[in-house]
Amino acid sequence: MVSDKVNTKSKIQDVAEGFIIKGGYDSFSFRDIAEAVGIKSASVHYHYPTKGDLVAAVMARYISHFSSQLPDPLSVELNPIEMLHGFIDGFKVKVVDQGNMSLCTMLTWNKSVLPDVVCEELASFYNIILDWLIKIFMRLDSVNDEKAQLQANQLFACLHGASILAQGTNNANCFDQAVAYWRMTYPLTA
Amino acid sequence: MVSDKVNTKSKIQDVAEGFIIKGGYDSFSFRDIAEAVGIKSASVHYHYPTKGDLVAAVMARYISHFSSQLPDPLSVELNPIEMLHGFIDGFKVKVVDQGNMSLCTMLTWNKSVLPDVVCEELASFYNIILDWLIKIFMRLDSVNDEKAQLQANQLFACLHGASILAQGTNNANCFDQAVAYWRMTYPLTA
DNA sequence: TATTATCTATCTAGTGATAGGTATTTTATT
DNA sequence: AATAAAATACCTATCACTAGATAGATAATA
Repeated sequence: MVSDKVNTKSKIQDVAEGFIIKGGYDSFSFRDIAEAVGIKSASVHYHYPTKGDLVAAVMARYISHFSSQLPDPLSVELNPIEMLHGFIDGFKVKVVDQGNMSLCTMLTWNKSVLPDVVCEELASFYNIILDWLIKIFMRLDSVNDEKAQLQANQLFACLHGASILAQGTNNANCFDQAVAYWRMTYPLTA
Repeated sequence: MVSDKVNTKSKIQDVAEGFIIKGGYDSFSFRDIAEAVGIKSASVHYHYPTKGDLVAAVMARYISHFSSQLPDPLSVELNPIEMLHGFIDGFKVKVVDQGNMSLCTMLTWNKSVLPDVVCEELASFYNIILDWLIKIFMRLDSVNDEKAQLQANQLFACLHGASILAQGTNNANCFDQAVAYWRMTYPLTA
């Protein structure tokens, strides 16, 4: 059945995404995935010939899902401050509450062994987020493009660094401290 | 000879450190190290029975070296602003100019497969740096301990995030942008 | 002689990947 | 509608290779 095929494919992607988030590209094998899905490793190869193909598919799905979930930064009905806080809080949920890293953050660490396609998708993902943040900051401060770009880079770097710090020190408190500047500079109840 | 032993041991550590910096814990094997050093893999096991032992040794050496290179943050002869810039610039040299990540940053990504000893050393490393930064910020702003801690977390997170951003986007400019706030807030020529 | 540092040779377990077979379901042809 | 052909999704079995690790021999040093 066609629907079975689709289910298996997405199951494989689900499982692979879980593995990548927890330990990166090298942390799982085709057999690990097969076992979790309930098929044999050869069947995983049937759907995704190489590991690179599999990771590329997972990446593409993740980016597309992530992008579609980002609210329109230019929508007049949406409050840019609330969107900013939503972005920060979303990051925190993943990193602190669920103890995971962003899929793309994890894969950035494995760039040297990833297929070129995946590396390009990685770069495009980062740029999607930066562009979104730039639009938010343009609305928040009504500043020029350059300063908004600066702020976007700073916030994004801060969030990633906060993740490492929280993981490295085993201290979730580090995350909030590292992010405090942005929460204070753009308070929710303005 | 004793000196031979020492040389081989430190050579092994040198090579291992290089591998970790470039690709993390999973990116190299005992055979890779043996080849680079010019011995056989069994001889690497002689010096460091397990991979965990080897990485623990590399970590310990790195932390000790890093700590001893940090200037005394409380020395009255040293300018805290210059020390801060030195810290930031040192980070940039590694990440942007040499294209590497900090050893500990890399290993944080492999925490799930690392021996507990290494994880503890990781946490201690982060705390050493945070403590150092806290002392610097205490001198810079003469503020209370809490605010200095906040700033230390923020700068440290910023630096790590800037590294990821620079690597992920293949755009070295991101690093400077992400770090710009700190360079402007504490300018060298005050 | 004992210790140190290295070697050769090998083990077990795991890796990504492929060949070839088998049902099952779709599609095309009669 | 019945049948042939083809595509789909899985399987078993296996390949070549690499991983970390160990046993036991050997040479050099103390």
